[in-house]
Amino acid sequence: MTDTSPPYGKIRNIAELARIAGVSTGTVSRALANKNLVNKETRERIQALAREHGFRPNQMARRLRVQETKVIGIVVPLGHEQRQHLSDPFFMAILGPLADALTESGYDIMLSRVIPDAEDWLERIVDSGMLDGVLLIGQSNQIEAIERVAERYRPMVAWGSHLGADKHCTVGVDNHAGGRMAGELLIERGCRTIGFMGDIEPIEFRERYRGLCDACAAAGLEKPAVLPVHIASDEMSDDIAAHLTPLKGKIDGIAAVSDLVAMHTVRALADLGIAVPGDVAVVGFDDLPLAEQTIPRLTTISQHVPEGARAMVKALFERMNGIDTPSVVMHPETIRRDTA
Amino acid sequence: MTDTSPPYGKIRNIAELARIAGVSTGTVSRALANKNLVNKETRERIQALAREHGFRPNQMARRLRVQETKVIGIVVPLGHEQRQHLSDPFFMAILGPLADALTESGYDIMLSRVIPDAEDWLERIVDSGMLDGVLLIGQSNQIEAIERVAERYRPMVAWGSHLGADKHCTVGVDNHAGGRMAGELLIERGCRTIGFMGDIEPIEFRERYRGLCDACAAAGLEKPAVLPVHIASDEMSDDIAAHLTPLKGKIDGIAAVSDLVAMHTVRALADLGIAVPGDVAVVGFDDLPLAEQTIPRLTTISQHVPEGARAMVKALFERMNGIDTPSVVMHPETIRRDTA
DNA sequence: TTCCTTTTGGCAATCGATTGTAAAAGTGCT
DNA sequence: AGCACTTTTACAATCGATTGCCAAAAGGAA
Repeated sequence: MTDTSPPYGKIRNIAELARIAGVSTGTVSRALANKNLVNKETRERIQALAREHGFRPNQMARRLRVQETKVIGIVVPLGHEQRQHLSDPFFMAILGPLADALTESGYDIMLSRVIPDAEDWLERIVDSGMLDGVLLIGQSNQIEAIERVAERYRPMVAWGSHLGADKHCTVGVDNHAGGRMAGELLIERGCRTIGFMGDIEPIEFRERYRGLCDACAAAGLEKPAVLPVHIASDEMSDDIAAHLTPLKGKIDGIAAVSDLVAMHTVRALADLGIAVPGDVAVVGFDDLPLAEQTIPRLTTISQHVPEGARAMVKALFERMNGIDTPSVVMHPETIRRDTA
Repeated sequence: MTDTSPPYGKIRNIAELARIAGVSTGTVSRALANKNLVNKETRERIQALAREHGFRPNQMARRLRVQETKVIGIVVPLGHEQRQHLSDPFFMAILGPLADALTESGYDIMLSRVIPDAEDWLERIVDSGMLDGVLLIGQSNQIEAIERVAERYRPMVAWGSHLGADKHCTVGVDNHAGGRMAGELLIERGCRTIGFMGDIEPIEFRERYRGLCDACAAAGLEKPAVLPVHIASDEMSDDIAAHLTPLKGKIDGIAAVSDLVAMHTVRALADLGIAVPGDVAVVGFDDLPLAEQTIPRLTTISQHVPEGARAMVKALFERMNGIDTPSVVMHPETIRRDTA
């Protein structure tokens, strides 16, 4: 006579558990879900049995059936600068609060870093059937793809600029205003010849530059020079040093495209023996945690990243409930510290 | 007469596509998977049809069927210090390379930050049926749970110390050697009274402290004082300042438990008007990207995080193929920069 | 006892793809 | 035309759980 009962810890599915419990799979399912359609005694007996055998229902099957995954995708599209990766400080700064907010609401996170080579990269993500919603960190140069998908896929929110005709929901800071504020701060500090340190290809960055230009124009100053730098941090240092050397004595204020660039700029200036903010004032952008930790502390324009993250999650949840939340634009804030 | 053919973009599953293509679902499945069991012409016709309608097979269903998810879980157990969260710089530093390595191999990443309240938190993760493998970032105080699961679940690799009798596979740096190297560096720099800034509750940290003690003993110095600090960054600053103020002039070297702590320490010393490394030398631990980016640049003991990440992924893949890779312990390296 | 209401639990369809098996269609050869 | 053999496609089971519907059992009232 063979013993057909599976040994402990070998229960593979609800049907086997049902068999050793002497009930049907339906009953087991309901019992494990703690539904009171099944008798309290039976329910507890089944639960005890499951615990004893270390049985846990297969989530893949459950999710296929209920058509709900409890997973949110966080995707980082890397269009214009492929070498940038997940260790980018801005991304790090926003991921923390996002993860906290999502985890607290019982959602898991699926992380993707996508190089948009295939035309349909975003479709592939949203139509995979794996996600209840999608958060995009940055729009890169993929506005078109995002708009196309947003037309029919509602639970998606992107971090970045709100660009007038958007079909898609964005959460982001008013980059133009931020750029202007950076300019106004430098001007208030007495700067007369201002440079913009950073790339202006990405749209957010260009906005910041435009704001800076407006501030300068309003004060009757010349249009600031653009000093482009690479995003990868090893090249960045060299780029910045290369820009700064010939400019020594000819410039007295720098608005940086990000805190990271500002930091490298401050160091490069120090290496050249230029006093900050005495000879040259520097203002960053982002207000990442590290802006407070450098010596000197970085003066910067805050994007209020943690609030932004919370706003993204809030908007996403509303959209998942069928409410078409509008985009939100956050107001930047000038944070005065030691470099301007 | 009603037109039952679905409008463009409304194809929900393989069956509908099969219907409009006039073939069976099996054929469609094989056609989309580009198997040559189906005629090249039919195959291309079906693929074109799918593209036209923007149809993409449901991944949940596929994964349920093939019993392979192409998803790796990256989980951060937060046992001893619950307030620490995903924005922890060490975690972020390792996440980047991990994500790169996994993405390149066609795996998606599921991110979980777990507070191990329930006894079976890890079982719940590995038995969910959602993951092909698991990477643990840190062991926290959960060695017991990890060992228990490792006994029967092979595709799992943890970052952290290898502790002799482990059932589970770890990848991590030799913390004792690292601590010793930090001590030797400070001693070489002429320090005579050394403090250890940081908590020694987590086992990795305690090892670093022991290594430091050994170095001091070997040089005939007194046992370094432990100056515990909280991990949450707002409290950390206050803790450090509180330790440092009464120690002014009584200490000439500090080994910090991590780069983050070292950074705050340097900052606090600057606020107290103490010169680094002139009056007090500081050495960090980790060699995160930020160690290079702070001003001044941090002297530190490198854990070689990117290499570690690659080693974890390599070990995981081998274990997923049934090979029981042993743990790997990496060798730390002294990185001399500006603070010691 | 009979009829009616309420619990309890089983049956079977369903979610959407994959794949082994077998049948149908096609090709070549005599 | 007939037969052997290969290519192409259909059929149906399967992955593992959920849930609407219905029937059996139990309890209550007259």
